[in-house]
Amino acid sequence: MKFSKKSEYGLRALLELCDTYGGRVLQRHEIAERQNIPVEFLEQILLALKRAGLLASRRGIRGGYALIKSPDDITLGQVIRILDGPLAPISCVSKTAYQKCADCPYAAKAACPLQQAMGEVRDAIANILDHYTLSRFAHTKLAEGS
Amino acid sequence: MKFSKKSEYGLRALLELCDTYGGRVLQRHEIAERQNIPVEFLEQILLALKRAGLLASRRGIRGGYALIKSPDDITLGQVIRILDGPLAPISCVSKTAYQKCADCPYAAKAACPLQQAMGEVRDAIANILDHYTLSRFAHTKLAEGS
DNA sequence: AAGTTGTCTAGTGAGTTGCTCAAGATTTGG
DNA sequence: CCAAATCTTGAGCAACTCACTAGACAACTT
Repeated sequence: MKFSKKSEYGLRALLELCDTYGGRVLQRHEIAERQNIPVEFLEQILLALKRAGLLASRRGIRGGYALIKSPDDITLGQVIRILDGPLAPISCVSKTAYQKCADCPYAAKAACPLQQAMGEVRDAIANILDHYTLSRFAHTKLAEGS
Repeated sequence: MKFSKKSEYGLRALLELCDTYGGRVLQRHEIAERQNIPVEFLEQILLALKRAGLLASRRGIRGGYALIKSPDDITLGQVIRILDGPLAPISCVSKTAYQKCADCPYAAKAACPLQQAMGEVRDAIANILDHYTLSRFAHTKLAEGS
């Protein structure tokens, strides 16, 4: 019941990118250094976020990555679903990736007692993560003041 | 972000054991057959639940497993923590198994922006799962009526 | 004593996680 | 146009976890 490093790194990388939103681009190694993330692994994450439409990138000597959606419009839930898959704790209650459980004897009768509880869990998680936007963290800079 | 089969099987096995609570013992193969669980795998689960104090067992020809705590006193959260470990989505917000994240640059300043959101998620999950008791499912029998 | 059950430890194959490497494509500076 | 810097793509890999299996052993009943 844990989120992967991928999600964690992805979120931390996005926090960096929020800081320069509307301004300059950030290169992989800048993000990697500031956030202590292995650079090649980070790259895969950035690419996934790019394919999902959150980031744009430019190659070449003054290349790098930049947010193309406003931090107001990006939620933790979105990011985690991109990098980690669906939020539901068991797939028979997933809204984005429903699958009926193969071996559950209750499944056939559609009266699985666990389903209700798990559904509540799913909704609770989604409710929190889909309402936290990245902009909500934007004021929490890493190296400010001193 | 999923629960394991272990938890799922464990919960389903406990539902069976609830039905005979106070009455006879159930043997591994009975539970396994009714719930479609590989019997040797189920055994490990039952043993873990026994070590955690939820079950008693007797060997020999009329042996088997039985609940020793009331279904009222067993919550989904307890069971899942026994079989799957802590509920927290990242370990720096776990109440039962806290560990500060090794590589997070915010960790040192104790001002990780994600921590609050993840803490809320943890609390939401725990709140639901720690309030669902097994007795709440007891009336949902598998093979009743017809 | 024999047979039936639970107990324990170890192992295993498949898949995932977290990460690395190398060969390309694209952009910019000179 | 060349070369350096950057992103892009895909493959590969060690370690781990998950779901499950196997087998020796201990204890209980008859």
